[in-house]
Amino acid sequence: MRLSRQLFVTLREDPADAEVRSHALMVRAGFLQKLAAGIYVYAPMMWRVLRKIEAIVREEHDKAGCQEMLMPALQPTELWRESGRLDRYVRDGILFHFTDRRGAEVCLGPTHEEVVTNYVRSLVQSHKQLPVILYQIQTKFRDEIRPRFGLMRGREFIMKDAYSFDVSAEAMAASYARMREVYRAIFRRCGLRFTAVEADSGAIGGSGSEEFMVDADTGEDAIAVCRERGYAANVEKAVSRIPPPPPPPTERPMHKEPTPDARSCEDLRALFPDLPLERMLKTVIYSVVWEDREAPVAVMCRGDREINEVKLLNHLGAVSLDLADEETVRAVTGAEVGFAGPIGLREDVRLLADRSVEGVQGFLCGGNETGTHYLDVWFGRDLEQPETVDLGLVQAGDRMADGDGVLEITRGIEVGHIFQLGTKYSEAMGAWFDDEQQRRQPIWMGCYGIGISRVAAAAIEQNHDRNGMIWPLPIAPYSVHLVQLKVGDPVQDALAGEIHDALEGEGVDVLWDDRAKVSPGAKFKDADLVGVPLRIVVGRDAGERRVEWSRRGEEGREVVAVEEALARVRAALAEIRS
RNA sequence: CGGGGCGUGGCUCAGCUUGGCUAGAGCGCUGCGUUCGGGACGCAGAGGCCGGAGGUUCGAAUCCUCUCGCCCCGACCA
Repeated sequence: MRLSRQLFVTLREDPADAEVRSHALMVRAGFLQKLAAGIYVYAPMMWRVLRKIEAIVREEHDKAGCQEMLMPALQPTELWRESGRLDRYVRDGILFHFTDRRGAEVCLGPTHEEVVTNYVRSLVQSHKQLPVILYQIQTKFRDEIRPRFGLMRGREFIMKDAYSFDVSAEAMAASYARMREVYRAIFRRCGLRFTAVEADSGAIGGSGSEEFMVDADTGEDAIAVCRERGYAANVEKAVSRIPPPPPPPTERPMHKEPTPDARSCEDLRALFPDLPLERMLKTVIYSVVWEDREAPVAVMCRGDREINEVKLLNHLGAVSLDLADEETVRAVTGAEVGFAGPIGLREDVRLLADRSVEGVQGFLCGGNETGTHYLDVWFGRDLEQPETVDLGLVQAGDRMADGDGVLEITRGIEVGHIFQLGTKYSEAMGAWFDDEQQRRQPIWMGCYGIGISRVAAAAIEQNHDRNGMIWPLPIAPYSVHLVQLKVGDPVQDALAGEIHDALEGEGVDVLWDDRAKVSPGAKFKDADLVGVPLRIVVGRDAGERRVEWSRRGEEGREVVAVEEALARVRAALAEIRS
């Protein structure tokens, strides 16, 4: 492909609205153009990347026996009512939905459990038809509360979604295990460094769930990992053994302490320099919403720990929760924010505690009175220890829950998520089959997503430098960047043309910078920005049939014979064909 | 949705506080010439209803009101 025939425009400066490197670089290189918040034009270069990712995704799914199909993006809202998800999606504002000319409600699919379940339920009658795994690659629509980071969180994005249908929990687990391997193969082939982590299943529902995280410091998700023991979990889900509390002090009677303006553990440390954080227990008031009611809930945890709101939400079986506003806090505690405690809370408020409070004695806690805390409080003596559950956020340095490994916290970009859905959708929507004994059973489902466009963004988030993007060879827009420095020079014209034709003849995708009247410096800068991994420069040594060989992102350039350069291209490509 | 900020040639920004004469700069773009291995140089050019509507004023990019769009911090997720 001749660059001179493309609409190739690069920007020297970062666009003002790009916050992350992948976004800024893609826009500068002309891969992306924003049409509206979270909505992008995928330019020709970008589309080549996306198609390469898709090709890998297709190959691995097909190899595992999955079948590709395509479902409508436009869906009757009624299906969402049937599965029971409509309320939540509308309340969260995620669903693009509207009324068509006949007054029927329709929506743009943010995901396809409903449509696929509807499709399958009308076809499957017998256990003999299962298992089946269907998938599609399609544009999804989510009216994100806050689109951001370019392709990382768009309102319209390309996703591969797959759905498995099985006769039993065990069979579902087997499909899930198969898909996990498919996912590992896909991300490995894309040339990405990634970590598979245990995850919370969130709005989709179901039991087991894992996320595939591209390792990147700029990732939105925090993950707890223990490399030596092979444990990895999203911090939302991660469990750990926390350092034990200090031994109890000598017993003294509980008493009030004046603590004016001390609203946080930090403030209290200043007032009680000898009291370790581990002997302060904080009490946080949440406003919790269930399907049928709302109520405040008080949650205690140790001063050096934090509450994991996802665990809390799941434990309460609630649909949402938030830190209570000042008014609620006053109503519940009788005090300003910052002085909540377990003693003297309003009667009807449920009190529970994170496991971190276990064994803590002689502690400090809020007095439910502005400017007052209780000190030397003992469970069993001054109050009953509330119900304790694991509601804590893991921290770096914690031990694994069932081992000695030490956890560290790293960051990642979620590019894939797989779920064991169980029978949630099949029961809600009536997707049944008859088993061998002719008993009617719900189909056991799994669902498996990959954010195709997000994979591209994550690849750059993980692989770039000051000068531009560095595409992993398997998903690069082109494999080879052929930079001809002096266009119009007969020797260079002939040699570059020969290399270009030779590579294309072998099926190698090559981008030939044949722009006339563009200085060498500009061509190098553009090549760095675009980030094609293999580079061949036709320049001053063209007369001797020698070219410069280099790899984007690696130090060192080498002047080699044309045949050697071509051999290196073949070798590099052979290496990734696995 | 709550809080903060921004809309001025294709891009990045200045000008706005303290209204005033032809609205600026750098990059990019067009033509000619010179250059040609890390974003070259000279000369000559093109390109802007200052996001939109209304208002104040002799006069509005600048002040006021409304509106639309965009970005950042929180809840959501591939």
